[in-house]
Amino acid sequence: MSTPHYHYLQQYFSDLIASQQLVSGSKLPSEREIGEQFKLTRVTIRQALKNLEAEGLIYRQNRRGWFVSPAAVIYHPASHLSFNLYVTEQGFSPSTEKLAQQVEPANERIAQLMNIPIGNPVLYLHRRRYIDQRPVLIEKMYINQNLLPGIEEEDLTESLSQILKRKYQQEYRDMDLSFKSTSLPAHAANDLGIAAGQPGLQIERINYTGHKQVLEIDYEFWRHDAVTINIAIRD
Amino acid sequence: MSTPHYHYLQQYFSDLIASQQLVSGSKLPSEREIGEQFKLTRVTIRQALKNLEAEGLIYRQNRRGWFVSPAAVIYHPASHLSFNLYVTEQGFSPSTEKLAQQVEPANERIAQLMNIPIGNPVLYLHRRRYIDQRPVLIEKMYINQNLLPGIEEEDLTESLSQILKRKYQQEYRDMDLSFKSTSLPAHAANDLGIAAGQPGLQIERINYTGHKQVLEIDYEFWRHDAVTINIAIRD
DNA sequence: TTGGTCAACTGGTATATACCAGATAGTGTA
DNA sequence: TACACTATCTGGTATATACCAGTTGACCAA
Repeated sequence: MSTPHYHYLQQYFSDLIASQQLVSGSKLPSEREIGEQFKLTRVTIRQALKNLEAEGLIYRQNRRGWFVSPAAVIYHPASHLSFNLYVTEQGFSPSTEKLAQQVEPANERIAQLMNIPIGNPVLYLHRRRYIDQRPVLIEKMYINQNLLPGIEEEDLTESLSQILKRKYQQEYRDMDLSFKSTSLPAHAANDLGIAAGQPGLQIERINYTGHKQVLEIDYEFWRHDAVTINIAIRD
Repeated sequence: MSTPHYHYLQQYFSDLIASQQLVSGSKLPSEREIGEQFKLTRVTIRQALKNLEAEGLIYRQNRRGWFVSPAAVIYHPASHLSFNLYVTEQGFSPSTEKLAQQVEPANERIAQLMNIPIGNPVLYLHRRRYIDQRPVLIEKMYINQNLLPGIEEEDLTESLSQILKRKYQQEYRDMDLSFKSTSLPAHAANDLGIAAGQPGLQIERINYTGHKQVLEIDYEFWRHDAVTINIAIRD
């Protein structure tokens, strides 16, 4: 058993995808069908499929099947472009769904960053964002209401950066970013409609105004295969 | 079967680690021992262990066992600190091993970036870097010899940024970074002594001189649990 | 003390099988 | 036509078992 069976399977599907015989979004045969074709058990087949998933080539929809992953979108945080804009520019179709919106008391971390007393109200916003109808990103953000009075009356499925510009004459300026490759926490996996424990990318972003005040704290949970991050550092 | 068995196991070990009853680096019981204790088969146990691995809490060494992951090091590319420096500052012990060093003809991409003819010599350097004796990072770099004559005679397990400063009075300045959460390619997994197909973080970095010339192109392959990336964007 | 052999232990790969639970599409009824 | 039901398909979870292939440590011989 010099090269394991699942390795052949991986190569097989990898080649099909590379040669465009299986294109983005198309469905793979069911695990049982593959098993019949290759005379392998589901355990072995799932090993191959999970590896391909880790590579980012395929993904699953719960009890619907395995599908070829679309190309990853390139996220360029330093450009200050909105999600809608950079997704559109790269030839995909973005959409946003608001899952929750409420005014909440600030916890310790939020309060400290925003330089407000613990328990003071902040606007919590919970959104799901799609690329070509595929949910790829869960966002949980805490917005500094003091700097943006009346923000809660806006349509918060819209791009925040556009609301900022239009209503408050503000723009994103400085930001602190933190990236971690890890599995998705249960709540995020659930919101994305995928099994918990699957690989993901977590981003924490702190947005500042031009006056070094914290405008917004953003926790993002991405499908790991949906995004590549590019950053240019210029001193 | 509202909550699956592997979920209990995950929680069990997750709690042990959180409460420091299992500390960084310590070995978990063998899969068969766990199976006896919890009356579960290895398939179920491995599902739990793989999920914990995806979370970054544990990792495996081929046929040696499962171990608790050390805390991730924080990599702050924009700070221009060397690997040795930031790892040391965070209380870990770094080391570097040179796996290969050779002069190679530039391929198309390298040549274009460095603005030299295709096939012109570049210095290829292949290193493995450790944190507390654990291999965490494979580096494959292409160095622009034209800008750094005699670089190949240096001790290339040393920090490159220090060599640059000492011998060439150069410093890292601008850089382009690209991050992708994906599984490790076979060559990198092999160099890290882990099974292929495990989750990882790939970084591509292009370093420029103060005069916008490409000094070095760097491909990094990290264990995904070994690193968190922080970046401050200041306009 | 050194070095080699080997048994025991570890995770890695694989078969065969079973049942659960969500998704889907077709059927039949009101 | 509208809708509820249902058979079937899908992946999700799990048991039991087997053998392979590095790792390790104990033991023995030089």
